[in-house]
Amino acid sequence: MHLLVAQCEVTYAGRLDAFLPRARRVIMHKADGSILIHADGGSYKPLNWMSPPCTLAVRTEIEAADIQAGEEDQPPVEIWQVEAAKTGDKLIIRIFEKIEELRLDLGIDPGLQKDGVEAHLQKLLAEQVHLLGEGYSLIRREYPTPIGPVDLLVYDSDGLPVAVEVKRRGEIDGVEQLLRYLELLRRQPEFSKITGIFAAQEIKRQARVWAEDNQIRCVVLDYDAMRGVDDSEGRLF
Amino acid sequence: MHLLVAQCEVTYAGRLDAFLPRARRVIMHKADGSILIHADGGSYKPLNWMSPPCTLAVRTEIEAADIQAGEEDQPPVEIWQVEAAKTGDKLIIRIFEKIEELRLDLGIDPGLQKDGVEAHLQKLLAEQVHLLGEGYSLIRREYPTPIGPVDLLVYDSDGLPVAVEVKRRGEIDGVEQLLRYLELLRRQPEFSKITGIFAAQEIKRQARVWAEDNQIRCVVLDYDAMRGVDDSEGRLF
DNA sequence: CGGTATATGTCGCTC
DNA sequence: GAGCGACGTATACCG
Repeated sequence: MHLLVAQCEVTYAGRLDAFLPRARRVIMHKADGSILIHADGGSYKPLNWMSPPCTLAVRTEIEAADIQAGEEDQPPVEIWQVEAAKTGDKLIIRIFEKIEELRLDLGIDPGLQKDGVEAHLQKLLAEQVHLLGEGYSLIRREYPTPIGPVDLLVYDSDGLPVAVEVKRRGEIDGVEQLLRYLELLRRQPEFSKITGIFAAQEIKRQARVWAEDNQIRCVVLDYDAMRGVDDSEGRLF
Repeated sequence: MHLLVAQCEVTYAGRLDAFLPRARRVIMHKADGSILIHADGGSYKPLNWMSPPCTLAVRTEIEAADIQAGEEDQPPVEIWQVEAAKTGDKLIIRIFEKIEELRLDLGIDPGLQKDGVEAHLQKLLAEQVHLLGEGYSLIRREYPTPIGPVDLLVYDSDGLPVAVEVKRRGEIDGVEQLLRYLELLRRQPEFSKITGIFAAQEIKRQARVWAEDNQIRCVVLDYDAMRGVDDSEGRLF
């Protein structure tokens, strides 16, 4: 990890073109090759960045050709040229004054342990299919179709197939996704009568309207209760 | 801007629960209130963070109750409690050893100047409607509907209305979006015969199939050529 | 490598 | 504040 606080000017050319006028910023060069330029705002997001894989060439020998009009009095002290070979993206950082510089060995991070993402919800629901209704049974998780996997495929109490889309937050996109699956699956004779269930921790009003307008049943899931029933893996805290 | 390099352990409780075991990391506290925890990998993204508005309380007086089992030999030197009042999200950073610490005044950043985003593409196409076909004319940009604005509404050479969805990269979502607009607009008598055009710099195969399967014409746009024709605003570089 | 779905997505706009 | 669309979305997973 290399941290540099400096007066700098940045140009980016890639999926778009962008320019950062001269100002004091924090430049972070990570061991994975990525480069981030952070200002004192904008939260979470760097003003500009390059993702790995990319190459960094630092030039400290500044030649006359590197100096732009109006910079004669204070030319850059370093020019960082960052390039992603694959995409052709380029980032050029012109450093005019270094304010602080740190080189650190952080080691490899043990990484973030997460709990509560959609995968957990889907797994728990697969184990607790009765939450969808009396007499439901699991066919399989991640049932493959040519346009992506259906989260859960189950039988209802009449033995008819049901496609279930699981979301943490149920919005209109999720309903559309389920509708695409249903349309495709109904073309196969064994699924001609398939129905849909939209299951989520929270279902937005529009999503519910759109779903029910299309004969899709909505089921609200209680993650804490579901995780409480199946406590086999234990909790993080 | 406050930069701290430290041995730390982090817990987050919010939309999900997460935990970061003890390790050396860079903690960035920005003037806007945001807090980012970066490791030496993961590119762009912090391992963990809090977005403003949030409050930070730094406790340096560590009491017996703050020390967890197994930490008796080396208790935390500081505990940062970050909280977002609105969402109830909580982030707790337990700092065991400070390695480097910087406090900086970066000032307000002049910000990023961008060029080449979708808005620009849409504006250019509105000025060059002929690219959609002979005899086309513009009705208006951002034509409002109850489910969002249609990028461009135009007349074709027969004077029939056409809804145009403009994208930089045309994927299946964009086609769905256009289909929703068409379905809604067709309920109005004046748009009963409306058709659709999907215009993008690049159109993915699946998107093209789905579009043409639904009687939507696809048009590939050449951004450089379009911007070359209308050079009124000049370029960044 | 393309296609698809997820994300503590975040951000910005309109209503 | 909700709803909706864009983002240099990034990232993981799967064929």
